[in-house]
Amino acid sequence: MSKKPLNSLEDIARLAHVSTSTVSRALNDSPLISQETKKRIQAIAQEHQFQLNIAARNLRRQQSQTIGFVAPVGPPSVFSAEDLFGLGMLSGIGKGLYALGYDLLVLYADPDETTWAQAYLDSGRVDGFILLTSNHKPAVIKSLVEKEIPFIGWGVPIPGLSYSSVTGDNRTGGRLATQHLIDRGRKKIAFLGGPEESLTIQHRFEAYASALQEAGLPVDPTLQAYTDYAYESGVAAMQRLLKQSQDLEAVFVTSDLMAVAAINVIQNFGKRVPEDIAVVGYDDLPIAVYNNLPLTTIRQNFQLVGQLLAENLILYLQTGEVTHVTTPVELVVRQSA
Amino acid sequence: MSKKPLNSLEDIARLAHVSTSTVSRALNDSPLISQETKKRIQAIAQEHQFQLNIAARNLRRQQSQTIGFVAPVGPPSVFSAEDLFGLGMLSGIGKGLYALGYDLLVLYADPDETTWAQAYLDSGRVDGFILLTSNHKPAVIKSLVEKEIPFIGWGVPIPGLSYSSVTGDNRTGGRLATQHLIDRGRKKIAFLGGPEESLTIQHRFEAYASALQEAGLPVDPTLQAYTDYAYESGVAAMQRLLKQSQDLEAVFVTSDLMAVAAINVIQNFGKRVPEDIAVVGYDDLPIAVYNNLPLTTIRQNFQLVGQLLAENLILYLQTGEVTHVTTPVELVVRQSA
DNA sequence: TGTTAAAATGCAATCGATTGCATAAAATAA
DNA sequence: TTATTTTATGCAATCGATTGCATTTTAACA
Repeated sequence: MSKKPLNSLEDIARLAHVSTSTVSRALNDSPLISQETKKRIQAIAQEHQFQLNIAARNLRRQQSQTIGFVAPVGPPSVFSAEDLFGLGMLSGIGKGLYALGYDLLVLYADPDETTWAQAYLDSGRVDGFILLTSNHKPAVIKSLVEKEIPFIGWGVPIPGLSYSSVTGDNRTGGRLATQHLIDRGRKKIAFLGGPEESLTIQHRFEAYASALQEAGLPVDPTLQAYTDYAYESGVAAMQRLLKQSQDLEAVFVTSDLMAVAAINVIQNFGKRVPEDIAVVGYDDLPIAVYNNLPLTTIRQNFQLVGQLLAENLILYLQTGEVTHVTTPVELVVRQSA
Repeated sequence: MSKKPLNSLEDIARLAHVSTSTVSRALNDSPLISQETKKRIQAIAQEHQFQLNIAARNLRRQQSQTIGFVAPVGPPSVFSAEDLFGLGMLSGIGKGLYALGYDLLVLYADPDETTWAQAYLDSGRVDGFILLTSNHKPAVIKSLVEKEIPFIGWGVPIPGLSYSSVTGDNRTGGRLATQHLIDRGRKKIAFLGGPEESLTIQHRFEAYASALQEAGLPVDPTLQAYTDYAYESGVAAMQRLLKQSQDLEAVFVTSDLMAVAAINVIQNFGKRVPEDIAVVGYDDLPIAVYNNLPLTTIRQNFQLVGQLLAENLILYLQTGEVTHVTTPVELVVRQSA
């Protein structure tokens, strides 16, 4: 049987015949009061399903216990790769924050601006931010660091800037993908990447290149293509690759979305996947699984990524410690390679 | 040149040589002060990029200007159809709330519980909730209504319960899909639906059935199958349909995910899509577009849905008015039908 | 010009939790 | 038993914005 809810410390104080100070200390597990009263008060609060007024606490403590997840505003109904993995990550973030007593606010901001950050901070709505590095230009990230905005980023940290980050193990991912294709006996293996200036893509490429070299295979520049993350660009890039080398045997594509595009191009070209040309993707998005031709791809654990983003941001907020965490990836073999 | 930020109404008051009351009124556009001082104070605030302390406002006003989006906790890395359309909707919600001066909090809760609602409300973290009706059992929704939790739901409203809702136009969707197949000359058209008890699915089915009847075609029970939303269930259901009637000419599938599953089954069965069997999906998720065989499907405008959810929830909070909004759908013809 | 109504502004209490400091109670030492 | 620590608890100020009520200023009226 639970009593009707109270609405302030004072109510509990009255019931327990103590002051609000004592109630506050009991609920915050302060060592300043006796174990006995602490237990007693906690029991009363529990019984009445007492919920502390967060606004009052935040006002007094001068912090919000809330983290802002920065989502880019943009043309509506554009589904990028980030959109697709965003929800898994968001759920990891949400759970990670919850475990640490923080709330998750989602804010939509112009990715090329930085004013939103100071505004959210000054208004006391959030204590820090989680953002996807690739959504912002390096100059924007730099500006955030210079303004001492507390945040953590998903993606390879920009050299020379001091901020916490969580990054997928791109080198292992690149190696795993390439090695798998080599193991399947492919020799002419192309690299179809996202933006060439992206450090993430560079790491994957380096791993691709060194895996080839270790296998005694040449790293052929005509087998390399870079694009943005859009599906259409992936189509164009794959067409270029096919034209440049007719005897292509495999492609390592750095995103699942572009991998699907690549497969379509290859099939329209009259070749079979994986028999003629094997394709490995990256991320293991739902689109990889529920495809007419399920994708062999590099899986990222976005749930874990989200959790680590949450934990390391809080760590930074509480201690000022800047961390750089790398999350594991694994090869998932399906039908495309 | 912008000045360094101030941190309280008092700072602005000092600069403007007025009281904090006047500053507060100026920033809240109150009619109690002169236009002149109002403009002057707003200009000063603007110039100094003043940000009101939200916790203080919330404490005093006894509300949070924040809405909670309820995401279900569940086994990690399960991608349901909701997961896929969730982000588009979330972005619509975010923008809609922002325009109305509200923030968006994402909370992860057990979909079979209701205690989270009262807790979030009592703590003053949110003023109301947005949830996806299909994530919860009807009894849970009923319980929320009885506890007078302020919320709005996406999905056909449960009869007999008074709460605001936004719903896709399932009848038009079902008619559009079926009519399209009829127009393509198909006569044996199957219905592959989600859960039979879902009102959403029932509406789509009714529209399917009446479209057939209007065209003088029989509504054949052996051409109907129901499943949950999982991909694997879609596979099984489609196999059943194929076995039951060899001369099937088309299928209306009530989700894109299952439509993709259906296509795979049909192709493995040695038939061609759409030549032998045409397939129409529902939702127009990214998976529909970026597929080896781009899906003909019923598009839902999730961005708009999100915006309407936001607007109508706020309307309810401010006026107590319960609304039921239906959002438009449209047929998108691609290659599967 | 004096009076009254209207408009503009300020005062001070309030929202509810936290916390430094003071005091009271209990425990220990003398 | 009294003085001194140690441990518990309470008092009251504080965080910053809002708002009912009081007061001042300005405008309108007689």
